[in-house]
Amino acid sequence: MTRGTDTGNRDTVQTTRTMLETVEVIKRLEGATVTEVAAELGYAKSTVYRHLSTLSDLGYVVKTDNEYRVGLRFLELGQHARTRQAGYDLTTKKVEEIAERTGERAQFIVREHGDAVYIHRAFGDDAVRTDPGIGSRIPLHATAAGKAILANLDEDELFDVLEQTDFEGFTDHTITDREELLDELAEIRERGYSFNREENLKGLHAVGVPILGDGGVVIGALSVSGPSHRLRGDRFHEDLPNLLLGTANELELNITHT
Amino acid sequence: MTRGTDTGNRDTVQTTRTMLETVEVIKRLEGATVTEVAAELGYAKSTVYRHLSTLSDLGYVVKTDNEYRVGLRFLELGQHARTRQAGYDLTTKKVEEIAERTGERAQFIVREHGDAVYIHRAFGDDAVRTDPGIGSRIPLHATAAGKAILANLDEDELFDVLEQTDFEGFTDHTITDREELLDELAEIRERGYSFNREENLKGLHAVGVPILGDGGVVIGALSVSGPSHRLRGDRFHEDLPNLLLGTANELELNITHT
DNA sequence: AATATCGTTCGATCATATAGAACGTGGATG
DNA sequence: CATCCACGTTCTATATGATCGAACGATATT
Repeated sequence: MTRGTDTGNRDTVQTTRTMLETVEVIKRLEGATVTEVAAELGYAKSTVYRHLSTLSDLGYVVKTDNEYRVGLRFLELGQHARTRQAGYDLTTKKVEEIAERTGERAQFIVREHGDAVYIHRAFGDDAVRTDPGIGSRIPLHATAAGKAILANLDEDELFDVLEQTDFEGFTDHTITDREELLDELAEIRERGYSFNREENLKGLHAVGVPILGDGGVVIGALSVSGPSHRLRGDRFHEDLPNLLLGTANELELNITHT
Repeated sequence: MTRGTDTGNRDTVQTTRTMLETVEVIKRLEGATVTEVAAELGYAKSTVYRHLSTLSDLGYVVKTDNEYRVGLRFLELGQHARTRQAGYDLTTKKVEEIAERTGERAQFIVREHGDAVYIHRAFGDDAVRTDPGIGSRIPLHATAAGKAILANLDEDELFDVLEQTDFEGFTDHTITDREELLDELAEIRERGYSFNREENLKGLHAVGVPILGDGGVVIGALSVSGPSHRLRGDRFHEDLPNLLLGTANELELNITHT
């Protein structure tokens, strides 16, 4: 996972930073009291209190007894951001379709600020039901969908993104070298789809295809993932790629024609 | 729709208020530039610029060219708030089931700060597909689900909520009188389910049931809605209520036993 | 080429976010 | 039942930093 600008407190509104830190803490702790947040962040109790009161007043945080929790007003903003992604409506159905046809897990993912973000997800009958949901951020360089997106960025953008990438290693198979990644991205661009062979999670394979909009701009990517013992051989290397490519094609026709 | 504290700038972090105003503006305008936001809010350009830069730095806002948009990091917070609602998983399936069985639109709604908020929604084959999505806020006093929730609050909480309610009238049928509402809530409590007869939208009917958790605390409400010409007679007054009551019962058994 | 328009940077000011102490309250402990 | 924490909340002084307006630079427009 990467961050916007790690050290960057150049010229920014400090209070906003503090406020969002506060929200992130009550998210991480799944609800917290004033003192807990103050301890976690090293701020004075009164400061945290004022922040949480304000957020509660504005409806962005919910207070029950003395515990504060992330409020649903963030969902309003989040859904707004989600639904305004290109191809949002069309991809919903396609993801469900792929999940049903394959029995595995399918997802639609877009890029934002160096990360890949889940927009849709569906489970087939055999799908592994664990793990991250809508809105979660996963690394671009260690996922099938992520690599499919990277492979279709123009050079400038790609280099910008790679600049921010820390090439964190998740398993022995994660690509942790910039050059190696560039080589694989070239392959993917040519081939039209990408693989993830236990690069993010031990035992998990995936296939990904990019979804391109007008002018070949990459909108996001579709992927199917499942246990490595089921995703192998022809199914992994041919059937699933073909299914995804077909779906991507249908989608692209519909998206550009609206 | 109601607000936390309309005039309230008592003792709150002003900057947070400004920051959230900024985000709400770029949401409402579906993306906006620095000058547009500054004009909309009456702040100096430089101020808005600093705010948007900060938010962009932190990944909460996305900048393309000179336009800022609400970022997907809000979705991360929003989904967190959404999924941690009691019975989140269970209600997903039930809502889909109801939509399929009735052919209409079904939803699961919870209360937060004087408003009802959509948590799940599903469309049956005949469903009216217009209107608000997940995360949207609707009035408690003018919807079936909202009234089902109100009817099951304890007095203190109910009065707190009614305090904030402005009894906005949406159609000729909206209940705009506090006493009238209290009477109807008493009926609903006794009967176990609620109706919405074009109280929120002309031509739209709905039936709602509360979902109660441990100790009879109301968690949220399920409702089915559709055009008034289809939701009438026995179907409206008996079949749908029975279906909903049955589902609510199942849910309540599963929620309390975990 | 000239001009307007916008994003961005800069500097001074004044508002206000912050910390810390003080107050009030509920729950635990003896 | 009395005492004592521990916590949320209010208050106040101070210094930080958010704000504005002006100036700069880039870009598009005519």
